[in-house]
Amino acid sequence: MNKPIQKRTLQTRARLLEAARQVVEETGYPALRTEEVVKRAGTAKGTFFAHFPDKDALMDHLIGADLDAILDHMQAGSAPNSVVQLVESLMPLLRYMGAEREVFDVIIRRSGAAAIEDIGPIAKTFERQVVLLMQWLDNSAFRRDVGPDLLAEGVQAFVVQTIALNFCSLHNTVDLPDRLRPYLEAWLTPSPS
Amino acid sequence: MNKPIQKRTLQTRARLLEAARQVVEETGYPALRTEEVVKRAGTAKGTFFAHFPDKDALMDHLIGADLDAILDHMQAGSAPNSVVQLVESLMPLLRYMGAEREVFDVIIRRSGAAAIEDIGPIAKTFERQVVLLMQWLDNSAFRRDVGPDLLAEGVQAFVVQTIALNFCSLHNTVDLPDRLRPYLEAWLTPSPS
Amino acid sequence: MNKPIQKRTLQTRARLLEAARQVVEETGYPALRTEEVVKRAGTAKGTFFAHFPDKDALMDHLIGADLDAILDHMQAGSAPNSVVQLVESLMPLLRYMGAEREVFDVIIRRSGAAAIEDIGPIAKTFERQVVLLMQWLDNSAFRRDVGPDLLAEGVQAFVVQTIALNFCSLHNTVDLPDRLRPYLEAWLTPSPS
Amino acid sequence: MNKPIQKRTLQTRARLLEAARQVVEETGYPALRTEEVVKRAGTAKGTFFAHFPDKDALMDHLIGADLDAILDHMQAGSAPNSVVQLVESLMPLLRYMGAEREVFDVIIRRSGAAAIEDIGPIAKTFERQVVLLMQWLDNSAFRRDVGPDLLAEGVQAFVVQTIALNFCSLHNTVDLPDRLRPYLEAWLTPSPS
DNA sequence: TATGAATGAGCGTTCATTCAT
DNA sequence: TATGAATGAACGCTCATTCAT
Repeated sequence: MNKPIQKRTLQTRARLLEAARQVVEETGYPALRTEEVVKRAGTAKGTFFAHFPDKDALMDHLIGADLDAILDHMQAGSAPNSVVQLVESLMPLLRYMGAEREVFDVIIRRSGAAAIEDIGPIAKTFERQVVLLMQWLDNSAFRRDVGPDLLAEGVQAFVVQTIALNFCSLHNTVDLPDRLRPYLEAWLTPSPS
Repeated sequence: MNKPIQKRTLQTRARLLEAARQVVEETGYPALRTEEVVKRAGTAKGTFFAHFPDKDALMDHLIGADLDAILDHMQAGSAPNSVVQLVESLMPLLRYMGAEREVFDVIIRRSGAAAIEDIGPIAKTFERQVVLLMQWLDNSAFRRDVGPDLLAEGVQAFVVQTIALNFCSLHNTVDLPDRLRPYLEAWLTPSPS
Repeated sequence: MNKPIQKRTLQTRARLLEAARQVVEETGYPALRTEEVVKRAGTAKGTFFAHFPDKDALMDHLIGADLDAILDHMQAGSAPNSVVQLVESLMPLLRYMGAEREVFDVIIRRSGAAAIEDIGPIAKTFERQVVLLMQWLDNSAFRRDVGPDLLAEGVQAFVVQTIALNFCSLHNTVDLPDRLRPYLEAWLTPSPS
Repeated sequence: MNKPIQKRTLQTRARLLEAARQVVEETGYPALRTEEVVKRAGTAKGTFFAHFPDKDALMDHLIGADLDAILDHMQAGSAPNSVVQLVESLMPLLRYMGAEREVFDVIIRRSGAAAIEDIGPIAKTFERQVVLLMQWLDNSAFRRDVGPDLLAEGVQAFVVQTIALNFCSLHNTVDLPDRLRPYLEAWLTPSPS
């Protein structure tokens, strides 16, 4: 009953993704058109929709791959030993998510899934993020009074908040890291009297 | 210089808002169409766009009014003296923002403004929120080592995070208040060893 | 409540029909594409669908107009006094309906309406046909033992049968008039012993 | 030269026909999709087209088989001795052909063949119909002034006309038999003064 | 202010049919 | 024979927004 996925299928899918990536590089996400993607991939439009339920799913894959690459890089580095280092380690993520409004919107929209079967690439990276953060935060440099999972989710919340505020020009006189740091200091190294 | 706003203008605007509110009540935000709104209001499409720059602005007004009513209610109550009370006080807000995905998206999109002159109703309620939270948090029941503005923004971040996770069925086995409380306890009453 | 139809509306509609007629003349009905029609009419695609619910409705109008012109011509002539003359009078109709399979199919599909409100142009011409035939058949050259309405409907039945058989190459060795005449003789001038 | 048809081939064909029949029963002809047929038959799409030149051919087989069964039943009965009996004998045919618009369209389309070699199942039943009607009409209860072949074709024409008018709700207040009878009385037992 | 026909670029869909394996 | 991914040319539709009246 398990139909083995054919090599051709994978090739076609790769061609579509590669074509889409090219288009995004040249014109950005808002100008990504399925028409253009299939033209470059040399496939029929029907083929596109046989591989991706809609354009959003394609963007999910593209952005998910980018986020995975960033996480790979983060994982390859050493665990941060302070809030300052943590902020620095998170900057690639921040910059990517905050660079284009369109990208941020897609990420927010797809960071969670309505059902297990439709967890997409972006949602998977959010799970990876939490796992990685939990490892990093399991460190004496940070507070230990609450579980690392809660701590990690909190960091995510502040990352999103930071980017959201940054898109709002009223507040974006402050740089991304300078905005994130106070939050994380208060969150990860509280020192109440 | 101040053109006196004509009575007819205000009436038309009110009819449009009322019609829109009806449509939302009957079909929900995702199915809100200008076509239907103007039909019910008895005006032409062009009239709609003479009153609102775009559909988002209409939703901004509708949702902004709802949020204002919730804030009125929150402000009328007494200031919370504990995290548990704070969570309870925040629940109407949580429930409203978490009820419909579309509403949440609009709120996120319009919670900040690109320029001072186009702060919309929703953005105004976010400022009200911060002001109210700052008053509430200026209380010995909560940590005092960081400024109340940062504290308030943090609460907002956790509110958003809580709702976002709730839209994701993987995590929504936990009730909204039970999800929010641990965050706020760790954020507002930390006790690191 | 009766919105007067604007002149512009009628002009746009006329442009669409004219453009479609051109395309049909140049390439025939099977090659009629909405894309090409709106391009020639200089309108947007959305405009097309604001005027016609679908392509079938457009063809209904085009073919209906043709049939009306043929009926005008038939009506302008004198009433036939024999089956031979009747067949001759019907020939323009026969030839038009039997020239293109696509046209015949549309005519069959739209010659009746599912509800009064969606009687289209073609269905209207079928009603005109019956009225005209009733006038023609109310003539001492034809049988009088049955009502002219039944007689007229019978003629329609044989016209359709003749064309249908003609599309079938097994039988199309006989010319249209030579196929129709025996039916009509037996139908309109029976002489049973 | 005669390749013996393999058992597997026949089985596959039977499975496809059976699957198609199921789909039609459950969803009707308009919703008949090759996709669904092959899924149920447990074959690949290509296999389908190795057995049937196109989908129309499949429907031709399905409907042709139904029509054959109806003709078998008609043939098993005794020859009608009056128009009333004839109408009654024809009713199963009328009801089947008039039940679904899609079925009627397919029957009209395939009732004749473009060439002798591609006479399909439906076209064969039309020839059977004519033969049977010729036998039935060769009866002193009906007119003898015209040949039985013409008479039979005329009956077919009126059957089609009756069904076509019935699909048109404007006229379908009259029952099928009540609509057909007057035609056949005028056609088969004329009594002009 | 009010009108409402027109815009228009793009999306998602269709689905019988083909063809390389 | 059997497979099933790929085809591909339309179609229908969307719907916020504009603009001439």
